[in-house]
Amino acid sequence: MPVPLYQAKAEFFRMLGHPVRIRVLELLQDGPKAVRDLLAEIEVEASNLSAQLAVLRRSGIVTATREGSTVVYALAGADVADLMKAARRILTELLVGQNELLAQLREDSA
Amino acid sequence: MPVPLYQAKAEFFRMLGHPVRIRVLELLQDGPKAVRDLLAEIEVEASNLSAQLAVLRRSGIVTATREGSTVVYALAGADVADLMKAARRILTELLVGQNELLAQLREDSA
DNA sequence: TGTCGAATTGAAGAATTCTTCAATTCGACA
DNA sequence: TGTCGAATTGAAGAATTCTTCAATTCGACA
Repeated sequence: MPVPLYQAKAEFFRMLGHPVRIRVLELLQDGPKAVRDLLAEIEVEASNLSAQLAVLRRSGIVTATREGSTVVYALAGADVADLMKAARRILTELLVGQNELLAQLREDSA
Repeated sequence: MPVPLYQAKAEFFRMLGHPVRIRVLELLQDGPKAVRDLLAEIEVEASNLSAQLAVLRRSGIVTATREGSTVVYALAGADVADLMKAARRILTELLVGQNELLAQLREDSA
């Protein structure tokens, strides 16, 4: 399986690149959650959520276990929180940068 | 601009979700680089690279400055390396997990 | 000014990903 | 067994992203 590393990385990030999937991962950081609970917190159709959960499952970042009539999802690895934290840091930087830019634009046009 | 945070996060990750863009960010971690140099290291058409650089520029994660007849790109923020490191850690975990799974499958069928 | 190389852009088709609907699976429970 | 709720799947069209080509911009330099 000679998948180059940068390709695997790109797929990994693409897997994160969807609002519903992000929300699921964030919710799961507080611990395992049943699909029904996820559904209650995220405004999305059940079938759509299922599709997004399938993407997460396929990548291996979450696990699903059936408990009676419901299915419970959990983060597979521990470090997801770290990643999200790093992302948040950069994102904050970027947004601040953009705000400064916007501020400059406003000055220029004033 | 009421872009919800999880939406901004998703866009951020989607921006990272392309092999060429990943390679560019990795190369830029060693310092600023001219487009020509990037082009020499990444097997891709000039116009395609330009398109991917445009995506990175639009997101604000890199800056471009013209120097004479060439254009030099650099990382805009400092924390990108951290992010990549966190991603690498998770990715390693995931890949190891998958290998274990594969090993199990092999045992089962043997 | 004219021309060259470096890089970018616009346009268009190809490829991928999303969303939604209907149908299906699976366990619980009567 | 029959039925219900929870969740998933397959299929199909919509939307987005990629790739490639031709054309354009921009500075350097003759």
